[in-house]
Parts: sequence; C-alpha cells; structure tokens
Amino acid sequence: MNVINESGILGISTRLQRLSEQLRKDGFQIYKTNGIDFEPKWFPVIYTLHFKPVLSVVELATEIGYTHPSTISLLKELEKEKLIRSKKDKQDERKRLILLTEKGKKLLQQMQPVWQTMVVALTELTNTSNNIMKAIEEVEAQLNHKSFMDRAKK
Amino acid sequence: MNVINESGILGISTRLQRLSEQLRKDGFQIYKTNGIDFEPKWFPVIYTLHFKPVLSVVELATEIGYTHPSTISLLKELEKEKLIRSKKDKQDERKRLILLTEKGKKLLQQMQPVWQTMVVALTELTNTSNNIMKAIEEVEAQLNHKSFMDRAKK
DNA sequence: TTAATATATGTAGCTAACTACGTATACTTG
DNA sequence: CAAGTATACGTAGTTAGCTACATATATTAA
Repeated sequence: MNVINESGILGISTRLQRLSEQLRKDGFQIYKTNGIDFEPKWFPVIYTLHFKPVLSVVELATEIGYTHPSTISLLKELEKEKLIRSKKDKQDERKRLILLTEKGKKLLQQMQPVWQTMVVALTELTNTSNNIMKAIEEVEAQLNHKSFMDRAKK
Repeated sequence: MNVINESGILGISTRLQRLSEQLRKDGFQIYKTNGIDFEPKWFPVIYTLHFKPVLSVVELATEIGYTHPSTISLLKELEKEKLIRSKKDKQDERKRLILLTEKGKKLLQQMQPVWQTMVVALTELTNTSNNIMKAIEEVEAQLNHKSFMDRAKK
C-alpha cells in the first residue's frame, strides 16, 4: 500500500476545506481592495436575485443549493447591509419574498468588473492539466451515481 | 461573459467546502458500520503518530499542516478517547510530547483494513478524467507561485 | 368542516477549521 | 547575567455551513 496515497486521499476532506478557505479569504480581500464591501459567501444570493428578482426563502435556498437555515442567516446579513429587502406573499401568507434593494442593484453593477477580473484570475489559476472545477463536477456526478459509503460497502 | 462559468467559478469556495463535508460525513459512517469509533478529522494525527511516534504539539501541527490551536483541540478529543497521551519533554520544559496509547495502537491496527477499503473507494470515486487530488495539488502549486489576490491585481 | 398532512419559515445549537492574544520557558546579545 | 526576543502551548472567540426541532399557514381528505 502506498503511504503517500493513503495519507493523501484519506485527508482529501481537509484539503478541500482548506483550499476553500484560502480562496474565500483572498476573495474577500479582492473585493476590499476594489473598494467594495462584500463577502464572497453572499455571491450566490445576490447573483441569483439578479436573474430571478423575486424569490421566496426556500426557492432561493434551492436555487443556490443551500439549506434554508443557511440561507436565512445569509439573508439576515444582507438585510442588515440593506442589499436586500423582503415582503409578504399576498397569495401565500407563509412565504417571505426576497428582493434586491436599490443599493443592492447598484452594488451589483459596481461588482461586475471585479467579478470579471476574478473569473479571469480563477480561470488562470485553475487552468491546470486536471481542471478542479471539472473534477468537482465529475466527483459530484460519481457520488450521485453511487455514494462513497456505498462504494466502501463490500 | 459566460453566465454559467461566472456563477460556477465564483462559487468554487462553497463547492469545495460542501464536497469536503459530504466526504467527511460518509467517512464517519464507514468507520461506524465497521464497528470503529473514529472520526475522519482525527486521521492525520493518528496516522502521523504511526510513523513519528513522539512529537511535540507544534511539531505535530506542522506535520499535519494545521495551526497549533486546531491541533490542540484534536488532541483534547483524542486524549478523552484515550487514543493518545502526553508527557513533558525533560530537555525543553515548554514542550508537551504526544504519543499513542496502547488503545490507540490497537485501534490503528483495526483501522488498517478499513483504510484500505476507503482508499479503494476514494480512488475509484475520484478516478475521473480530471483527477481531483491532482487538481488540488496543481492549484496549490499555482497559488504558491502566485496567489489569487495577486492574480486579480492588474 | 374538522383532522391530518404538507410546506414555509424560523431558532438553537453543532462542527471543524481559523485568528488573535496571553503566558511560560528558552535562547541570544550587550 | 539581565533584557529583549523567540518559541511552545493554551484559551477565547469567529466563521460558514449543517441538523434537529418548533411554529404558522395551506392543502387534502374523511
């Protein structure tokens, strides 16, 4: 058995998490140096609302692929920043509809060039012989087909 | 600008984190169904102590690539489980030396076949056209050479 | 039309890493 | 050898997701 492989692949979970943290931290700094007060974790919410301007909490959660409690906590932060607001759905009183504020829409416009820069930088960074975005997608597809758990059951 | 790409790559941090969580959760279950009371996050510590049986806290932290506070909290848990123990370094009174207990050594032996199974399963899972372990290594190398931050500065 | 079930939202508390900071011991240098 | 610096360890508090549970409204079925 190959020691390096063993310790490498069994530590994959930690490796993924730490790479995630590093990119997020840099992401935050990049917004900051561009004079934008924005956190990378808010991106999926704001970006989704750009294309689907009115969504309920759960619809939004589904759209960004988070659980609803995680989404609620993001929404709380974004509401505090006055980047989004919400209103009751008249048809269904259980629902809270989420919308960008004017401030949110304006910020979104300001962020466009920064996003463009980040996309270029990230594309350059991940344009290696094994593309990490594709690799993630492939592993996710593999997991969808058969979980790690099931694969280890023999 | 490609919308799918943009939302994809700018959300890379979250994707990495969630894949990490999923693998860790399954990892825990796999130990469990094999009758082993062990958490995936403990792996680097136990595995390292297998090859380097006596290490100080900071040496161990460096070895596994964690910060020392993170390492200390893992060590606390492992001490509670009686899988490791510690003793003062006589040469340097600041240091606390970490060792596997007999229970720890025994568990390590019991885990070998499970690790083997997991390595096989993970290798199968990640053996896609873009290999995720290699991709992580390549991105880490790229980052080492020039950070995401620096790449976005133009 | 009430009872049972389903859906939408919210709250509380967990996890696994981190940074910032504090204290104790060791080392170095004037 | 005393003062300043470096190293080792520890604690406190943060983060960004999560699960489990609670409550309110809506829908369905007897």
